[in-house]
Amino acid sequence: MRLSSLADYAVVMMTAAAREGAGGRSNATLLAGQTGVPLPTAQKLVSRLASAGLIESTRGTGGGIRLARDADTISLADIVEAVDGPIALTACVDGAAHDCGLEMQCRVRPHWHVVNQAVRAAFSGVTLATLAADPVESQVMDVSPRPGVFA
Amino acid sequence: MRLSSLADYAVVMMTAAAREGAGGRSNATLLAGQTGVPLPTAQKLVSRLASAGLIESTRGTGGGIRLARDADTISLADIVEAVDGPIALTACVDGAAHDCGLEMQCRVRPHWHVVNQAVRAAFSGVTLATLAADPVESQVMDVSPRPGVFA
DNA sequence: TCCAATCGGACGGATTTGGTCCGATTGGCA
DNA sequence: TGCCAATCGGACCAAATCCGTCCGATTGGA
Ligand code: SF4
Ligand code: SF4
Repeated sequence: MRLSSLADYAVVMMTAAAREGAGGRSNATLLAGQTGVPLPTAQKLVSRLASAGLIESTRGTGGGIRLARDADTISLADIVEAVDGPIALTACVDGAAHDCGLEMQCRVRPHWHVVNQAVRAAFSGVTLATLAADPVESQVMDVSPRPGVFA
Repeated sequence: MRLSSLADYAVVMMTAAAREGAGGRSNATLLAGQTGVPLPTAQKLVSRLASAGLIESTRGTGGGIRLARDADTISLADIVEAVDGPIALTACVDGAAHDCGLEMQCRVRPHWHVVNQAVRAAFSGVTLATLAADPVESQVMDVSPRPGVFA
């Protein structure tokens, strides 16, 4: 239950890029210096984020990267899925690749779908704009199940 | 963002064990046959679950395993943490092992704590008794953030 | 026309994970 | 009371994935 460090670094870099403001260009080298991520790793992340459509990259001298959308329309789920692939707790929840031998007789499979939606909701509820906002209010997101739904 | 297959299998086995009822003994071989998990893997899971205190194991002929607590007091989080270790999305959230070089200047670290609590809540809200209940009501657990908390 | 800067993808080493095996221990039975 | 069979417990090894690094392709400017 730990997301890859690549995805973690991607979030850090996207947060740094969001601080540049709308349309503010940056590049992999600059972001690496600001965040502390190793430069080669930062380059790789830029590639993946660009191919996922989260940032727009421009080649050549004076090029760089730029957020493809506004910061408040990019969620944590978008970033994580761009790097780590789809958020699927188990193999059966993932749409593709039905390669679980137990899938036929497994009786807990339907329940995983519920949990998977819950964690995805937790990731989708946080936008990049919230992350970029520096004053960390000690707000606690209450995502516990409503009393009674599980009766 | 995918939990290990060991943890997945552990949940399946625990669910099968819970169906035996309170005090109903079983063993690794029987559970492997019921669930389809390879027998050696099932044995390993029994070891981990026993050392975590979720099941009580008895050696010798006619021995076996038994749920240590009632099914409604064991949550998904307990099972997953017993096999996969603590639920910590990032290295800095984990209590031990502060081995992230960016930890000093990282500005998104506090936010991860919030998300981590959210996913842990999603796992803690599902009990083993719920999983063992077979009729899968198409209930949807609403764990989206309360409107307004993120203003 | 040449050059410098930047993204893009391919390669290799390393850590973790999953699977398998055999030994230690205990209760039952003759 | 001694032996045996059944079961858990932990150690070992192969495979896969992941991380980090390097070099080539592409573009704009001087
Ligand atoms: S079918 Fe069952 S064992 Fe297979 S991935 Fe889904 S929950 Fe896990
Ligand atoms: S300190 Fe920042 S980079 Fe390091 S693990 Fe925490 S969130 Fe990730």
